[in-house]
Amino acid sequence: MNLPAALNLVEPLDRQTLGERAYAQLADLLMSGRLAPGEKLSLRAAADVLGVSIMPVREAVSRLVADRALEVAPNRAVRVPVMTAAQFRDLTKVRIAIEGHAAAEAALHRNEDDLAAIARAEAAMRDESEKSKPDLPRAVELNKTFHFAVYEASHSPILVEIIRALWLKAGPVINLDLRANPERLAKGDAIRFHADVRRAIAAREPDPARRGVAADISGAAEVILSRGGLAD
Amino acid sequence: MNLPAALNLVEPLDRQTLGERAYAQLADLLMSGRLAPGEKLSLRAAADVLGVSIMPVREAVSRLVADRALEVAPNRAVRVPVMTAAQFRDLTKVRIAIEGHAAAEAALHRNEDDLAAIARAEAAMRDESEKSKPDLPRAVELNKTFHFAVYEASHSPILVEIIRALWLKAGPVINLDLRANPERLAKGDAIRFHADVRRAIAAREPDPARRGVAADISGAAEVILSRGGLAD
DNA sequence: TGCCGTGATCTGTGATCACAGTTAGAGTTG
DNA sequence: CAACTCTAACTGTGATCACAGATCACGGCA
Repeated sequence: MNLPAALNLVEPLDRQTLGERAYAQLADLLMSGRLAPGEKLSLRAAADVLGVSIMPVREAVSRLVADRALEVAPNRAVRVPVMTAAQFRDLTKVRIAIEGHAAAEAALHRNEDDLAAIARAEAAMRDESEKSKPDLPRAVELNKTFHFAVYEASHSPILVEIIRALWLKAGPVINLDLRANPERLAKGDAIRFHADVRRAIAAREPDPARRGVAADISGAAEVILSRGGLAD
Repeated sequence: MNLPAALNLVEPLDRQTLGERAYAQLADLLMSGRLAPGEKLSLRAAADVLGVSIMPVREAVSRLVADRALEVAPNRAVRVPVMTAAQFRDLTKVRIAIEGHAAAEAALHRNEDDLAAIARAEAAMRDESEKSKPDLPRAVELNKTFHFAVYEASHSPILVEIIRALWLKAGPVINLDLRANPERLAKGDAIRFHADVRRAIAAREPDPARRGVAADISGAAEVILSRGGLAD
């Protein structure tokens, strides 16, 4: 081991296997809502698009199936699960409990770097949504960045991982709806809640942080539920 | 479809694919602590034991890797992750928060059937652990049964699923330790906490239920941490 | 005797083939 | 013109083969 030690630091910790990359791509598709609930996904077609054989896609899909982000129907058809209103309510309740808890933990354990990252993410999203013609996909991405900046500040990798899995499930429903009805973005609810959350975390106040995140989540959920586009 | 309709009800909802069965077997091995942290797992060897080709094992393993219940080292070796003390503390904190929350929800939403299942599970574990020579693997299984009877009473499938994933991570550490040092079982801490939890849920008192589960989890965790067998 | 190079044998990853089951569409029949 | 049937083209699942990289033990050199 007489190599320049600096190289060891640059070395990426995650193995760049094809299956990993396929997983990342599919997960991003789900989180950003570019895959609609009920949409079918062919392994071979996906493999064609990604330019690999079906093997890496199979691995990625089986991971997503394990997380219930995809499901394979008894007819052997892989698709994005269609969520009933009851399931969506359950998911929302769990998200409020867990993401709210993460925000509270963030308020307790955040350091200055976390705070800077959260402020940066909040500013970026505010700027984008105050534009006269906001870039919707970008806004979705910035929203994700803000939320996870908060959750990362809890310094609990396990919590962050759980929330990631929740977003995988919620993404198709929420962001698909947002794409269809972008007016909520202009209403500025999210922007206000984000500011509340940032302030609470800066002030080390766990309960207001929890409430801010809860309001953000339930606000978006209520819009979707009131639209009545969900099954059952 | 002129078959006896009753058969459709018996039909298991989960497709009985070989990969599914391999996953179930490996998951059970992990939860019950029969796979120790750091232990390596060869795909081909496992496939041999299960009597199938490596394909179903690959699917099962990639699911477990997605849940962080297994990890593939940069050397391409699949093994049970070795947990540092810090990681175990994080896991314990998250478990207390989430499983405590589930118990509180159970107190609010349980029905009589849930209550009966919880009481049955509690009695079974109490009987087993009060024996002069308790069957350890059976006690581990009964402990799991009791906890999940509680969590199921929350009537939140998503919450239960998350907790399952947490147990997959905690199983190797906790149950391996229990196998090595069974005296804690005789001490009866768990038995007492279980009774507290059952009573609280029966009385529809969320906070005592949460505290009971939290005490159970942190009690077991402290024993393990004080033993000092964890890395770092 | 101690150390280093080297090859056989493992590892997981990826591709390809085989198969049973489903689906959809074309062709035919009523 | 509508409905039914049958076939052809899909679907995921499983097995097998090929490959690059890591590990480890054996043998040769210092």
